[in-house]
Amino acid sequence: PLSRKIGQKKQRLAESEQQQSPKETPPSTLGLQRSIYFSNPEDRPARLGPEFFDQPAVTLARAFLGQVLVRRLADGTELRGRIVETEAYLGPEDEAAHSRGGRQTPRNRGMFMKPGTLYVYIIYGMYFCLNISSQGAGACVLLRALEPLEGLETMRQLRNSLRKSTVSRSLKDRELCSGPSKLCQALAIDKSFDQRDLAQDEAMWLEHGPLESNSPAVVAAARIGIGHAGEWTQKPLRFYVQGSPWVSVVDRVAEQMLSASTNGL
DNA sequence: GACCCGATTGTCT
DNA sequence: GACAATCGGGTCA
Repeated sequence: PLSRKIGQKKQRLAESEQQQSPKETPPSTLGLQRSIYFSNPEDRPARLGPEFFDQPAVTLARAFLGQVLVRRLADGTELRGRIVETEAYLGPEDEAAHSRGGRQTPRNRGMFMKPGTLYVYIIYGMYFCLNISSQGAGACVLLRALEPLEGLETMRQLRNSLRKSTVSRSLKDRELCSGPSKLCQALAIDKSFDQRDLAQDEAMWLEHGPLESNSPAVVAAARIGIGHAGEWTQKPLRFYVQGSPWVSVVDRVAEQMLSASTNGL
């Protein structure tokens, strides 16, 4: 049974590699590439370039909200999701960051690379989390939730195939991308994306969201899952679109504070 | 090496 | 709301 299990695992790994290897991406024509790299109002939205990522972690975490993450699979399928929830990790001084105290290891190297560099790490031995390096050494932004826009059935398949439950009930739309590791499953993002450049990569990029989703009301709340980081545990470094049903965890108290401040109380 | 823990998720109560 | 799953990587010897 064990060897069979390993065999299945290897097969899954091979499948995901085949699906995600950059080499497998059909050599795009110059025209296609140009339309990705250069703005074309008639065609597709502009891809966000290196300058976008070159801002401090908190600013970038807020700026991500409303933008659209695009994942292009090996077969050309494009998956799209609007970013609705992020967390900022500030670098050496941030006790909750992997870069706390200036720790730099092979794993977290992406955090110290230029803004826009991806930092993908494995959590709990079975899940991935996707971060984007920001301005500031060791600072980055964690993507926590997306509103799925395009390719929902593919996302559902990717999420289902990675779950072990034999009774794989169909997942609701809200369950596709409402968590840092869920969105990695739904967009087929794994360790192979670590240290790649979101401003340059052919398999994944960021597009400017529509104007209406450009400056949503934003809730600032405590970050999730960082138990023992002292004062840093409570700092409002998690940001999400107020009222969005696609967010992973809603913080009622933080929202009350937001509405109180908007009402001038 | 040995040991411990985790920026999570799904399932069960 | 509690808890198991599962293993890479950090830390220390």
